[in-house]
Amino acid sequence: MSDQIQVIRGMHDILPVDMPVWNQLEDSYRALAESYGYQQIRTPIVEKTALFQRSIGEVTDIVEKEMYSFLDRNGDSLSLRPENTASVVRAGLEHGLLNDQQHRLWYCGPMFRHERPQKGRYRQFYQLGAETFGMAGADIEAELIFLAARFWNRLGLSNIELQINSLGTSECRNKFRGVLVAYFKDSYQSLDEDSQRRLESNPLRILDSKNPEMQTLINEAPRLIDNLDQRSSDHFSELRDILDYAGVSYELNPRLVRGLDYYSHTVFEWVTSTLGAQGTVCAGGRYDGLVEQLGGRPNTAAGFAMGCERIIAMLIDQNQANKVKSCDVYMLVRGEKTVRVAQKLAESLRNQMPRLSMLVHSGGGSFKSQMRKADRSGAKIALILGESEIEAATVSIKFLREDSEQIEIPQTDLNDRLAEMI
RNA sequence: GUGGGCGUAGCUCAGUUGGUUAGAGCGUCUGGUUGUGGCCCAGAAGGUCGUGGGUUCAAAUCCCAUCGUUCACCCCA
Repeated sequence: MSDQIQVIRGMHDILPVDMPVWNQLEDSYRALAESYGYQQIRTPIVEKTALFQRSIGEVTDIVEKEMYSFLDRNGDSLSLRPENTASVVRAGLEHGLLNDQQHRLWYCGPMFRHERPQKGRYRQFYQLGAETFGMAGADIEAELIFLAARFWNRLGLSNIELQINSLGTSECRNKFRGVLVAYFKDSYQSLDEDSQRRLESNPLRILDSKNPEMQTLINEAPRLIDNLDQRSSDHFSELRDILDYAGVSYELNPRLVRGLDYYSHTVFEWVTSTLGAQGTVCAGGRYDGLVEQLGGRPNTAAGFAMGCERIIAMLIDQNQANKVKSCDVYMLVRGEKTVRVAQKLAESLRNQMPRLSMLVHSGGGSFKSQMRKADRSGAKIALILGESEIEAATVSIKFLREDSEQIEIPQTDLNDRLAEMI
């Protein structure tokens, strides 16, 4: 064992037993996104490092210490994508999709961050997401929220709460940053070590601190939402009005701050208290400045990303996860010479019944152990094909889940009989 | 990057104050008279006790290191 090569730390194999719930999640999301008129987009897993430096922000933790970056054979610095928004914008610009056009897009795929793994946090993890372009109104933010809410509903999940906040324009965010720094500098001695550090790098994040000793100080801190300019404030009230009108409940969290630099105006998070420390299951907001920042003409944008592993953990906890499904039919083949006849028969059945799921088993062993396997496979019906059946051009049929007699029918009738049974 | 818990069979775990050839359940495979299953019974395969050092007459057990895992901080989906 010790000299075997193992998976990379923080990365995981998804085994056959795990696949049903993954398919459940992805199929359900695809159908939902398409029902809202969203179109799928796929971008490469590797991008130029500069793309993420320019979009996510040079001084964020993601870019500073979590990216899988490397030089390719040409000496270019490339990175495994830590998130998908930057790539979608890049692709949109590159193919001329963002010139005053409106788009609703969705995506699905793996992302990579070199963090210390823990529950709900992995080095390769999957996200489902949506990005919209060219729509400036709060109604598109509401639509993204409706879509996510419907997703939880379809998956049968509960205990997920919506939190919203507004960061305003980048101008009022910068102004607020000054106000906040001034406030915390007055109480510098009361700040914990992390917050003292963040005062320089990302003061807004101090508001996010979980340290209980900091809570009073944070609660009394100036609020971003009280420092919005008129336009930002109007935009945010519009969103709240829409949500109230639609009857979507939410919590206004003035301390909600996103870690990525490109957000502006609305930010939202769907959180759960049931997953431990990594309780954010979906997060997003508006990022109007990003298109221009990446070299395009100014264009508005909003989107979100959801963490698949976290949602799957909830599906399992709440007993909503799909289980492995077995084949309907187990064809049990006796004797070496019958294998080719059995396969030919199986192929002909598949021609006539495209939706038939059938496993053909021709292993050795006693009849009894083969029968046991057939039963444990979970199939409903066993088809038995041995030398006596071949000679008579028949097939024996047995229902596995109930007490019933075995019946022997001509091979030519098999198609019709199976159609009745399945 | 920091701190705590944990590494014994494919899985879940026993293993008593260090003491002979390392255990169970589940799973897998094979049988229980040649072609009949789910239950039951019997048997088998499968582990250099994560790895490397050290202490000792003797280490799965004690010590150190290392790797992995897990939870939290941090960060974020």
